[in-house]
Order: sequence, then C-alpha cells, then structure tokens
Amino acid sequence: MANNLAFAALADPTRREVFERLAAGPSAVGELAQGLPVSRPAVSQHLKVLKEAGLVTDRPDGARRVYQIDPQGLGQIRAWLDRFWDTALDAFKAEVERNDDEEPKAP
Amino acid sequence: MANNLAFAALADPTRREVFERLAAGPSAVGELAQGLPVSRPAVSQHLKVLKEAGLVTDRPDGARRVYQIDPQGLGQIRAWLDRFWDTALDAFKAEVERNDDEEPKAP
DNA sequence: CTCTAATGTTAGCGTTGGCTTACGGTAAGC
DNA sequence: GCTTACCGTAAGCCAACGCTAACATTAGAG
Repeated sequence: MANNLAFAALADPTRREVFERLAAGPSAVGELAQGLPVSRPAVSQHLKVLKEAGLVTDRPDGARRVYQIDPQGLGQIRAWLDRFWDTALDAFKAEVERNDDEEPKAP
Repeated sequence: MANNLAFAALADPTRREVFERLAAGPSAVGELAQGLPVSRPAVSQHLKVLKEAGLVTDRPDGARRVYQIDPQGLGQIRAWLDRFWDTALDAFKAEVERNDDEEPKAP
C-alpha cells in the first residue's frame, strides 16, 4: 500500500545517504547539504520525498528547519519484509527439499 | 553496497508484484506474465533486474525457464534495516525525551 | 524598517527507466 | 527436417526522475 512510497524513496542512493545521516541525529537542511555532492535545493527536494513517505519529520527552529527520523516509514518496510521472510523462506526450503528428493545422489 | 540493487529492484511496483507471486512458489515467465498487466518481455526484463539484485534464481526446465525466490537479496535488505532500526529508534527516542524535558507542561 | 541567513518552490534540462514491438535462439513433438 | 512453444535481447518511444539555477518567503539582528 503506502509502503510503495517508502520503497521508492529509499531507492535513490542520495536519498538513502540523507536518511542515514539523519539516523545519526536530527539535522537542518544546510548541514546535510554541506556534506553531500549535490546542491541544497536538491537535498530539500529529497527531504520532501522522505517526508511524504513517512520516513522523516520536520520541525521549524527559527529561520532553520530541523529534520529527524520518523520510525513509521521504517516500520512499514519492516512489516512488509517480515511478512515475506517466512513465506519466501518456506517456499525456498520446500523447493530445495523437493530437489533433494528428485536427485538423491544418483550414482 | 550491493543492497543498492535490491532496493532499486524492489522500488518498482510491477517488480514487487512479480516478486510477491514468486514468493508463493516457483513459476515460469509465461505464467507470471499471464496474470500481470504487462507483456511477457517486460516480465523477462524485470526478472533480469531481480536476478542481478540477488532476489531470484533461474533454472532451465526444457524450453521453459523457472524462476524462484533467492533469500540472499531479502537478507541484505533485512540486515540494512536491522542495523538502522536500533540507531534510528534510539535517536528518535532521545529526541523525544529531550523535548519532554524542555517543554514539561509549562502552565 | 532594512539587511542577512536559511529554506521552500518553480522552470527547465539531461538522463534514466519501463514498456511495447520485432527479431533471433533453443528445446520438444510431429 | 519442419513446426510449434517458450524465452531472451535490441531498438525505440515516452513518462518520470534528479539536478541546477533563479526566484519567493520567513525569521531574526541591527
């Protein structure tokens, strides 16, 4: 459902980099852009996407604007992944066992 | 690192749909394309991307070609997520507590 | 009130990405 | 050998994306 936005947001390397830096602690736009190879408006746009995906939250701090991690978005991806981890692994193991039965070390 | 490919692969909705169908069990290209709103070559290209991302494996079966889930790719994403889950959540909680200290229900 | 710093927003450009159509290749059946 | 079924690949089209540059906006210092 909405995890669509979260996955799409985390697909871009630059955006993941921004997200990883925010994971270390809250930060403003200028601070983030200073350590990245892209311009400040680019970081602002990335933050907008991350915000719409429920991955970050923003809060005004004077003339600045501080962004920080929002666990909600990560939770959605984690839920999707956990729901799959079992079924996918079961199907995988079942297939491996099925092949072991069909090819039981024929001499 | 390589989880870049996995995230990019899972970003596309159609590709996630293909992946989810494969999670239910192995399948061939034609079978997958039959239940999807895109053509068969499109599914083939999606499977190529999923394969390069370490999310699926293919195995020839006569004239057909059967694809199935490869837990490796999911494991990479899961590892990335788990590594973040703690730090991100810690930073988030620390910030929440810090705000609680600064705004302790001032009358 | 003016000036400055920090940010969001828009327009435009170049690139990437997904899709279809058409083609080439391989495995089984007649 | 010929035909049929199934699949991968190449070429091309069009929408979406990421980026920069320029402008608009707001908050605080003087």
